[in-house]
Amino acid sequence: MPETGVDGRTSPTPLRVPEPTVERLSTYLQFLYSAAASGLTTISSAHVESATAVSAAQFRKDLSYFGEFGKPGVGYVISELQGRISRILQLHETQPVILIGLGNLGAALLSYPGLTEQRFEVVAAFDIDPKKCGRTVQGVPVYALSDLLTECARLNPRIAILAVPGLAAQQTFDLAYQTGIRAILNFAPAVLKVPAGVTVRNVSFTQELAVLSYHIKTDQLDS
Amino acid sequence: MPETGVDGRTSPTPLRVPEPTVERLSTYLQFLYSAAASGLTTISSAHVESATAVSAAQFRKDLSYFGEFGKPGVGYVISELQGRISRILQLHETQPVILIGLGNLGAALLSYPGLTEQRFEVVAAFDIDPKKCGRTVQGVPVYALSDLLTECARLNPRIAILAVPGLAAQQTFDLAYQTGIRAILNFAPAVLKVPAGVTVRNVSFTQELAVLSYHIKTDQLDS
DNA sequence: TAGATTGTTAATCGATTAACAATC
DNA sequence: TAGATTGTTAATCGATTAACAATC
Repeated sequence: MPETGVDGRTSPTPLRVPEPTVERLSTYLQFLYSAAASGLTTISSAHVESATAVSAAQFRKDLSYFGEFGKPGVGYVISELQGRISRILQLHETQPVILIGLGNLGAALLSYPGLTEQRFEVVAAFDIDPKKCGRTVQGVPVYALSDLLTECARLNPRIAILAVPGLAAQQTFDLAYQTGIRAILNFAPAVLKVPAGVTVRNVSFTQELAVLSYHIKTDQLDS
Repeated sequence: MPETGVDGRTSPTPLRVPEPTVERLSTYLQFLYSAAASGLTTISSAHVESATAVSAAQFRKDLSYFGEFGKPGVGYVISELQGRISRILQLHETQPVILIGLGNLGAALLSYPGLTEQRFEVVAAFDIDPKKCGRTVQGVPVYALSDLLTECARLNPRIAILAVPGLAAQQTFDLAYQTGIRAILNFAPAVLKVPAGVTVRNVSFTQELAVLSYHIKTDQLDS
């Protein structure tokens, strides 16, 4: 049921998009790059199914939340689909991102080439340790945490990568929120309390390993 | 409906456990550590709800897949619950893990203290670059990729962290599979094809950022 | 045209939530 | 005992899958 606006007309894309769908869009983009690299100009939902873990029906259903993308009997033009998915994910223009916490993990992220490839630009890094500040790492200027407000006023980022210790995570987020940050990639082992309108994605290596650990125990029994 | 074994008796825990439940077990464990650290000896499902993003009903339901853990009217004894969840996740004893790919990310993972804290021990690292091999990084011996079979025969790991380039991911997995690896924490931007009985968890920073990017675009509209 | 493949609707599946009898 | 809180069942919700008319 499409929502009806105040003017009585039905608006075009107001269906709530399931979170798993948004996650898969990124997978599709990755697949499209490799398909293009292998010389194809067109793909079908069946291609997607055979190259990814996503079914053809799921792929079509996911795209349907955003409009029509293909031609019956033909499939999808790769370059067009790339462009439209990029736009949906707001990846068609470079996104400024800040990094908070320049420990081992934070430093490794700065040298990760994938970020730039996907149009994310780390425009500033912050650390509480004064010894780390005032220089540049991988071309990214490092500031004291106390400069967060000033620098964010200038750079106006919406996304922050949080790579601080668990105990510092909440207070660091609270500070970042004041500067206008509304999305957090959280590497800290902590559950953040955030106001409505803020999106958090947690990355926990130990959680992932725990799930693997559970499965190697359990799955051996059946085989 | 509990499964019935060949002897006709019903076996105790044969209900399939939903994947989200397994993921949350790790969250509960993290919460229990901090609850214990704050001096508590007992918690209730209501405590869990107020400290995590998980509802009280969800918490009780999750635990119910594995038996009974609490006392009505009282709650759960923290130390006991920790022990039992640790055991379910096979985290009560140290798990050997190997790391394949010693680039920036791989090296950062080796210096990440969280792994040891959760009883994962990286027992060997492997890289295709001979210049990186034959030494020790963070106390972990680094071998040539060609030594994978030999070393794994000795160390007998089941879990591998895959931190290699996307194009090398599949062939590296295939090799690791031969050595007995049955669980993969995959950092490579690639969809792995794996035999039945193998568990893969994908970690993709750019995918996470893409999801955040989508939300900062979309969620601003409602507020 | 015949074959292929889309976008969408309806059916299925599975996970989350609510409610409550049991019990400490 | 009265109050609190569990474990479980039933109801709800939402996502995935299957099927197919539309169409290139």
